[in-house]
Amino acid sequence: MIKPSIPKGTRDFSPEIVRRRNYIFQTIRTVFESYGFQPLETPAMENLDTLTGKYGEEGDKLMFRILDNGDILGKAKQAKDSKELSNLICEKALRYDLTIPFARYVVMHQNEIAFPFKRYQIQPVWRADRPQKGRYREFYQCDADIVGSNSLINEIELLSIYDQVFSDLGVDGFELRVNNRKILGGLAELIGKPELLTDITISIDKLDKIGLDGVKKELEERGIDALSIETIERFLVIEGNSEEKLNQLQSLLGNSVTAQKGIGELQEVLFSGDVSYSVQPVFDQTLARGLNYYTGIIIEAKAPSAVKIGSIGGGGRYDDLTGLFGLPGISGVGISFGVDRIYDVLEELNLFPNVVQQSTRVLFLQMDKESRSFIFPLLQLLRKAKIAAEIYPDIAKFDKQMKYANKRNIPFVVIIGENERNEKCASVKNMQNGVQKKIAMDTLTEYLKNTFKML
RNA sequence: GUGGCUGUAGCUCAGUUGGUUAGAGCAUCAGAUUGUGGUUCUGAGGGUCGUGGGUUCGAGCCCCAUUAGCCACCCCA
Repeated sequence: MIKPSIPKGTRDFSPEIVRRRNYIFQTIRTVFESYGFQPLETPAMENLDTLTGKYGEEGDKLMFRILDNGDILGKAKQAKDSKELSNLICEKALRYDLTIPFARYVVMHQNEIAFPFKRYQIQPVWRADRPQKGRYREFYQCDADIVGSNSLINEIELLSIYDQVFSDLGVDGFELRVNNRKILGGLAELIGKPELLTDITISIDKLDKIGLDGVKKELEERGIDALSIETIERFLVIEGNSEEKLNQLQSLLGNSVTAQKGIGELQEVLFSGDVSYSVQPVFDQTLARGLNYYTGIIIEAKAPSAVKIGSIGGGGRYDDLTGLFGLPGISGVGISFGVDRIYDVLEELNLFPNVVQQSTRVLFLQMDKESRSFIFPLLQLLRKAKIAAEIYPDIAKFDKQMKYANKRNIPFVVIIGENERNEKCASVKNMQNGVQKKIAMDTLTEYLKNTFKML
């Protein structure tokens, strides 16, 4: 006998967890739909060359490749090293994120799509990363993107979506932070090292984790001189509300046309007054986000500080994503929800509504063979009334059937034994308070319907 | 890819300087209860102590190797 197990970094989702996850997905999906986003699904696997080179060297390493079927030995023998080998014997890979497949889709279907195209996509992605707490090799991404429009209205709408979803989920105290890559670009220009933008953003991105001194140390290790580090520090320590901070940056980065543009964009997004938020997004010049394809706004949604979970969503604008597939000049902006972390937040703050856990509402016990013919018509009536009901399939001991109802958390049990049949009624037991009532059989459906209406 | 920690029943874990037949709680099944669950009581089943080697009169415990899982780093969601 083999010991059952699942690949590392993957998870089984038991029924109650699936219900809670579906509640999150459903909430997000409903909001996406209400903003006019359309659903899209793409294959679990893509051609390898669609994915390679899109996520940097690290990304290529972390991609799950799919071994070709058939005789691969001959091809394999031509390989000089293992990197070449995997290119010879793998022509497909599991999708690594939802953005690149989306870009591929847009290019392939450009003639059918009405631009600006707003799509959302909720599907699993796979990464051959070494798993650790809160990180998996298979996990869901939940993305909404708009391509083919440069308007900052899109940014505002995406911020509004975050606001709506977290409000709908009841997450009090979440934060929305925004920055603009052009501002960071301006900073890199200011110190005369535009080519080091990526290094600078990667280091700044860790500010939360390693602190100001840590960032300075890392910048030093990345070969940035002391004078420049001092400038970056002056940039990082700016304080105040969004408006004040942007004003200070205006003077610090005044010489950079790029930075000015970024500042202007943020001012429009934050202060247009078009949308009223339950939680006002704030400008945070230290927000960097590692992904280096962002070119405009960058957005991060943070969990309430009480739960210490950090980022629960992020996004930004990227110019020319589809250019990689031969369709240049299309700008996109998108956001993503971190479902696994949102789950942890809701769990920790006890925010899952009780109704999420409900499945079967009524269980009919099977007392003897004769009870069947009474139970099935009632079952059908309840099911037509959208009340989930089931019959215990075996004529088992009474307490075994009761225990089943209890374990399944079924709130009502109906007993139709010989006594009840003689009286043309059914015994209905409320499992929460233990109260049992006899109800005339022909009014049972009505009775249960009304009972559930009241709950 | 680098480093640290841990592998004992289905699950969570005890297990003394190495010493008889390896334990507990939970879960499961049976009974107290032939028409009443979630609380109680009684009993039962369930183990190659991750795997292989070594030290020893004797190893769950010590040593070596190996493997799996967890955690941290890199990077990322």
